Amino acid sequence: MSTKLKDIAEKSGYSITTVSRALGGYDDVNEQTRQHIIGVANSLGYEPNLPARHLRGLSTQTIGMIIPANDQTFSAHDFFSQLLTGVGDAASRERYDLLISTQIPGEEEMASYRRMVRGNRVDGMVLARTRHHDPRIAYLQEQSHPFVVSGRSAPGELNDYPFIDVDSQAGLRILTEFMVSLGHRHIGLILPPIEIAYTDYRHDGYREGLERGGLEYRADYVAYGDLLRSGGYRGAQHLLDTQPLLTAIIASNDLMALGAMSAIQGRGLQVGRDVAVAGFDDIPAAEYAHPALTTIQQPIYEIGQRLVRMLLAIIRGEELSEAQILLQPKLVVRASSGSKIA
Amino acid sequence: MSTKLKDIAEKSGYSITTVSRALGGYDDVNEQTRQHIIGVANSLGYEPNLPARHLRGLSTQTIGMIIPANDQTFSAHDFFSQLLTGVGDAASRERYDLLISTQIPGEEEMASYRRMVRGNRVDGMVLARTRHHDPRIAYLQEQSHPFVVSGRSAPGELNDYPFIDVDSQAGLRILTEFMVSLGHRHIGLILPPIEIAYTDYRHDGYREGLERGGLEYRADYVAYGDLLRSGGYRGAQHLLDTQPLLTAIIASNDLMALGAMSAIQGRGLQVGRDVAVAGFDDIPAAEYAHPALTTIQQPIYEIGQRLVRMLLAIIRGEELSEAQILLQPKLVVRASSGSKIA
DNA sequence: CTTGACATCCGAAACGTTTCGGGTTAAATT
DNA sequence: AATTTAACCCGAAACGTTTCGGATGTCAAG
Repeated sequence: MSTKLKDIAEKSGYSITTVSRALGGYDDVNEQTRQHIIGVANSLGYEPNLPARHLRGLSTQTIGMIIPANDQTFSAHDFFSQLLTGVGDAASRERYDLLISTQIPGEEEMASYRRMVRGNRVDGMVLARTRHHDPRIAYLQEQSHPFVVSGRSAPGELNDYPFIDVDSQAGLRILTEFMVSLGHRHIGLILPPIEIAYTDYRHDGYREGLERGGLEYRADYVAYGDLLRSGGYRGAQHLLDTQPLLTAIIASNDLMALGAMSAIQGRGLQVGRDVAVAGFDDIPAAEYAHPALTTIQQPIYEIGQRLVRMLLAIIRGEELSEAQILLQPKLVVRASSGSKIA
Repeated sequence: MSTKLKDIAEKSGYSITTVSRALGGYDDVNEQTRQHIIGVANSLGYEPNLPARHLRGLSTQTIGMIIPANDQTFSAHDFFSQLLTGVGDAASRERYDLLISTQIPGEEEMASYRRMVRGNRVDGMVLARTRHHDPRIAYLQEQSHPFVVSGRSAPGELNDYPFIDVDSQAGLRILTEFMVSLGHRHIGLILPPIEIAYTDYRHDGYREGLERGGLEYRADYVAYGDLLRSGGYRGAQHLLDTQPLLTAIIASNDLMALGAMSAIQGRGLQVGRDVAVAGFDDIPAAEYAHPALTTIQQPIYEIGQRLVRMLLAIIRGEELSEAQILLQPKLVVRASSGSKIA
């Protein structure tokens, strides 16, 4: 079938050991011999069999990432697309490949993690979208397998692992205060499912913003959605149905904000005039939306790149200068939040 | 370290062979024994070592894909992002993982292919963006390794492999005729680099469209770009600098069309009124652009899914009902092409 | 002439799995 | 009672590589 060390050994007249060492760049093989062996290897089109290598426990030069396929397909413009791009670019720069599995969270998902980790297919893993008491983190810690996380644990839980996160509590506080400063007194909120770790941070940030703005928190101004467009649509429908006083809606991510905009527009209302809308993430679609979306910017692509650099450092056993990075968010004002109202 | 068959064998009192066969679902092991072994395996958290399996030549349940990292990073909204999403979703549905390597075309790139194929890391490969006399196709055919391609070979070259492509010659003919029908008499074209296989199809389609519209083909109305926004920007700058008569520019893909729009707007001209613009692909950003982009729609996501289904059929040794699929393109008219002119 | 150092090479074991070709026992058949 | 059959089990080889622990030969130093 494929050429293997044995073939090169036979053709060159040396032993398998010597061929392996010659190709491996060891210095206890004569330079002439090495050249000869390399010549034979090239002429036969030799390519090492990686499973055999990995069986010996060597590096796979591969980073694993499991993408939650929520229900439907993962949308082409969302958070993960961008994160993946950052991770992929940084990985390729270091000659690492990416092993990707898209999985619906649940039983199957952990099996995917086990396959990658225990199955010895990857040197390290990138996790995203931390959940409450995240079993994936527990598993990887227990296995002491290198990993990095996009997003820290929920408030009150242990954060004893390397992560990069954006201070979304600050983000939501800023957004809420901004809405208050525009004159809004009744501000709705669409949160992600409660099992997502950052839900609490965003919830708290919203409360803080209201408080600083001198407004009262009302639980019935808060809806929950599935982080997709559809969830934002339904969340906004619900809020608009039950809370006629609302003049602003903040969604926990851009995709839901876009869904909320559809809901508002579907009722014949105008986004930015009748109801102000804001999101979180600043995905590319935010800029191109009609009207363009006011949002909190997260440097998702850069986070992906930095995560890979952290992960590779861990894999190589280097010390991390910063293992837990909390980035400050930035408000991006566009048309969807409208202008100051009475 | 990790639990292996040997551990289960020792703990359960059976041999490695029997454990393997019990777990593998063979019918020559007593049902009670099997249950007992499965119990022990679970209690030890057993996960098979995949390299060891693959070394025996078994399926890797993995599909490989190499993404050309043009120069810079691959943009988050482009063709590949969508294709990847389609491929990923379809693969996960069949419990296949994806091994992705982003590479700059050239020497390194072929090494990546060899690593995946000869290195025995994937069961099959998905190629995209065919080039002239594509060495990747030659290699995979020679290795008789399962693969499918998004995009057929250039005109005149052999197409003896499974692919899905959109009839881009027809696409460009339609676009060009559409521009003519709007009254344009001087229509510029921005083509991809000549090594890309579909460049000739699009070039020919443009010529056909001109001919049917009764216009003469002029080589100096044609510019080339790198398929990125920047290439479209430069291509449009060049055309506008040298050909003041132009009232329309067709770009070979949406990303370049968006770049061309920036160039036009940068000169204080209005897209759709002063210069009509059209693209090709209908990526999500096309719809959200200002003005929204007139383009030819390619069902990229679906193509990704169908490619995976074809590839898995090949891997399983099934007969393909259709191995070479040519889809008909669809014109999507939006604001960037403006309205009828004098 | 012996010893040691050095350069160069190699045999064999190991990694964890699957699978071929049996083996053993007990029940069923002659 | 002898033979066949079926059910269940297992030893050992194989996959292709890396690497430990030498082996061999040459040459300079003692």
